[in-house]
Amino acid sequence: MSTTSHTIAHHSLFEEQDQIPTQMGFFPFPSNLTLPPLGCHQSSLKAFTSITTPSSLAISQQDSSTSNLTETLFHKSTSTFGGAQFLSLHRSSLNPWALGEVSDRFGSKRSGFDDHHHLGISAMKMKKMKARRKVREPRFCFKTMSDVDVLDDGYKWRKYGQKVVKNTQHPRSYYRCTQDNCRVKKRVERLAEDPRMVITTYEGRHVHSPSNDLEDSSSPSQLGNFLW
DNA sequence: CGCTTTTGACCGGCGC
DNA sequence: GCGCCGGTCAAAAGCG
Repeated sequence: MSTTSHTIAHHSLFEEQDQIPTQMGFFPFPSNLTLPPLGCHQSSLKAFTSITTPSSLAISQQDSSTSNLTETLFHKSTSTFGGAQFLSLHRSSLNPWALGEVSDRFGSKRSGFDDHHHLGISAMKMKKMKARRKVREPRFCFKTMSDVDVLDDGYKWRKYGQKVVKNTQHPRSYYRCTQDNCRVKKRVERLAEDPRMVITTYEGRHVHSPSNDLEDSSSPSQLGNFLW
């Protein structure tokens, strides 16, 4: 039973009233935008939707071969370089869906389609994530509707641990990139409230290209680097 | 034989 | 200080 036939439709994102989406669309994957592996190969990306707000941007995409549905949340920030203004996007570094599950105890969300309401990340929740303790490697996570836990992202991983986390029935798995000198880690777990969803969290930055064949690690896309 | 996975031990941060 | 909890280690098992 594969979770195919998913139209990427508008999600009831952003619950805060000051974050009303200014755009909502359904676009083909643009060739000028290079996204690093989001649980599927870039070449097989079928389509994505994006929803932008003044502070954030959510991208949904679908892998055409596996039909996996992936949602990624970015945070906008602007900076100025020599008078010009630049917009940069940063991925959500923590697990907003898991946090949403926590705040679910307060009986907050009733956003209708339970398929997608997990994406409802609010500014308040983001503030909660501000509670950083140590400088860590850059992290981001995304969720994918998929039957398989470990999504093929082009890199080679070795499992080094598995843990059951509190209040969840599904274990969390820990992986490390097998390339030596590359210390990228990722962990994979299933969303407790919706086991169809896989949450993948990456930590760190690859010092090489996907291990497949091409060993030219020297020319990654600048934009990809920017987002990564 | 070389690699990966499994799995309990260990460890460090944090709250009480 | 103690216990909980998430993350990691590493020995042993599994696998091709």
